[in-house]
Amino acid sequence: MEPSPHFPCLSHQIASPSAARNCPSDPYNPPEQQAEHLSFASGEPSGVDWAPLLLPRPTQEGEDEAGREKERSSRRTRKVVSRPRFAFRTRSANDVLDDGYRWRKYGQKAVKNSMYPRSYYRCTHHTCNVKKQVQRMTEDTSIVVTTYEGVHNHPCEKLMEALSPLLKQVQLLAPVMGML
DNA sequence: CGACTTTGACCCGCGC
DNA sequence: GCGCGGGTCAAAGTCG
Repeated sequence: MEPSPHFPCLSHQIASPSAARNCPSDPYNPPEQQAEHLSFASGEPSGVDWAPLLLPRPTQEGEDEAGREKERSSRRTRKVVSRPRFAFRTRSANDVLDDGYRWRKYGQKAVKNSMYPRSYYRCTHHTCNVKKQVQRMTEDTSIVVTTYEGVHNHPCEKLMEALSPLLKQVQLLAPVMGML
């Protein structure tokens, strides 16, 4: 099945109605608003510990600092900055859903009370430090929980890739349209 | 050879 | 203070 680069939720069966509202790539539902719809996570027997996933947590600044020792000291004095976080569930055989962005995996941890590990990904765009966590639910192994942290400050690469031929055509047609 | 994944070690916050 | 759990780092390995 060819995943849709624009609407990643369409390439996966949405596991819960609220999950659709929380799709971060849905252009009609910006993340700022989606963050208000996190209540779907609470009170459900999911096998996933939602609280740490959804609650805002301190985020370090100055991640481009060179040197591990410098990094350690910066972590000790990290500022408390709350970033938008939003989670949604998809029913998919793949752990990582294709949301159109490129991600680099930087860690994986076994999670308590869960037989599946949690994976940590970072957006590969150099100016974008959006992160996401991916974890498969214990009670329903066909459901994958994806938690995004932050908002992309660059266009979706796959979307731009798909649109570029179209944009070229528009540019070619622009002078013609001006004549009409 | 660059981009990416794997994985053990490390760090930090929090509860006891 | 100590141990635990979660998050991140970074070296080594893999892949195209």
